[in-house]
Amino acid sequence: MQKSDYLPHIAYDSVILGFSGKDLKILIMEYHNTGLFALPGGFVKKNETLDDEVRRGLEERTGIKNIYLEQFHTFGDLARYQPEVMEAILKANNKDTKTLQWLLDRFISVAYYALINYDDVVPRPDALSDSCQWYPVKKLPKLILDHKIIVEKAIQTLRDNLDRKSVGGNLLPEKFTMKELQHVHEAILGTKLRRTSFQRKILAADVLKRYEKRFSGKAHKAPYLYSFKKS
Amino acid sequence: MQKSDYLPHIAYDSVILGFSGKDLKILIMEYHNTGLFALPGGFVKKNETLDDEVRRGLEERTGIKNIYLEQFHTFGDLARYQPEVMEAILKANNKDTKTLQWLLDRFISVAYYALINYDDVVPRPDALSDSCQWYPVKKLPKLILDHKIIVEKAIQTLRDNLDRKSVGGNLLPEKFTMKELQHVHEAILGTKLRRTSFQRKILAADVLKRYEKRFSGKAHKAPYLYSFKKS
DNA sequence: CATTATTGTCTCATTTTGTAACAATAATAA
DNA sequence: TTATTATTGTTACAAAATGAGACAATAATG
Repeated sequence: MQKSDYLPHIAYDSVILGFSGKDLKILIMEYHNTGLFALPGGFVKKNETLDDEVRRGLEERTGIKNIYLEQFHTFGDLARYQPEVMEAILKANNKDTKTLQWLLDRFISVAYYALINYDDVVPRPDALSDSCQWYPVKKLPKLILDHKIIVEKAIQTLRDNLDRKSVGGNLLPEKFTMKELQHVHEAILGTKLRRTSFQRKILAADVLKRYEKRFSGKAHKAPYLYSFKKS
Repeated sequence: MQKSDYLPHIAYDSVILGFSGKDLKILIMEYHNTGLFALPGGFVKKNETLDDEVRRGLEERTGIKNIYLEQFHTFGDLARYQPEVMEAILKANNKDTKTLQWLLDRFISVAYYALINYDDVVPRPDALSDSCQWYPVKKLPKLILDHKIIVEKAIQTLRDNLDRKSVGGNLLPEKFTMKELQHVHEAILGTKLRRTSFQRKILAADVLKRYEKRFSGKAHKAPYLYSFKKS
């Protein structure tokens, strides 16, 4: 964490989204001995492309390669400059606030959202954090700085992109049922969808490949499995 | 242009869009004695919110207050780091490359697009530039660094936002005809639209207020004037 | 073999959109 | 004054997309 290795004043934050049960969930970090919760983030190396840096940080934290990643906004308000927050975190970790003084400066943060298959992830806390854990979008703990606003903007952007990009495929396992895909859409939109209309629309879009059925052991007709066609 | 006043490594670029005739146009700067063309941009003061800084820079350059402004992407590739370009600009202007050394560093640029009424603008070159002039989107000169990519992404974003945000109102005078609004949409989408469908859709959206007719002096029925309702 | 829950598909009504037709009208020319 | 011309606002009808429900198929259970 040498100051000289990184671009000063520039950070990134990532809203890592997963889907489990019927809920959208986000990976949130908790810093050692502080009770402070935050989005996973990092800094940009002087000789590294921004997108690559974010992707690398994400792979380290989730253990997943080839993550679906999308930049959605850059946050640069003065109001997000609260050095006392970072100072509290460094102190609680017995870090030398002299050599890490640069972390107390004002930062402009480029925010990304990532879509991953919940079951693939083994969240790994970093040196400063106790835990890196899934929280349902609707039951987030209080977050530091403007991280709540960042989460809200991420979800709004995801909603706007839902019909244009194959969002569902990245939040589910390789093969999934139509109902599972519908639940993903419902979680993102925050509304119920009509089963038959949804099915017709998705099939008409011609983006799915159909496989064998999946037998759940329940007393009813078994649904087909689908995957997204490789584009 | 004191180094100490600005955040290092952070810049902004603005794609300033206007509409004239039947074309989308963009304000492009030309640097003194270099033949180099670029998007208008600037740097972020240490104690200024990013959005405010961009807005201020834009108002200075166009003479317009309350500009419609939207951030759309942040560009952070290593490939955009070409110190020789900025060095050429500084030398051609007889600037001291010692005290302005920081301008030769790598910059991450936050890009915005602005929509303005073409007729309201009196473009003003800044200290480093010969001219600040309108160019049709389809006939841009060769631009420095990744500025061409920035322009393309701006237009793509504008296209995606066309139905959600009242784009047309910001590119036209206060009052305009239905045909003028249609031309704006066509220029942004790059396609022809059907007159009656367009009119029906816009009117159904219930965002326009209708005024008196405008008599052009031509031998045919005069169109109504409209403005966007204040929301 | 009847029952149950869920699925895939079909049907029909409703809404939206594509396309063309038509009447209204502002200037010009006869 | 009256036809002519170009363009506009609106209506009409066909085609496509969507909403809402019906229905048969089917995987397990009792």
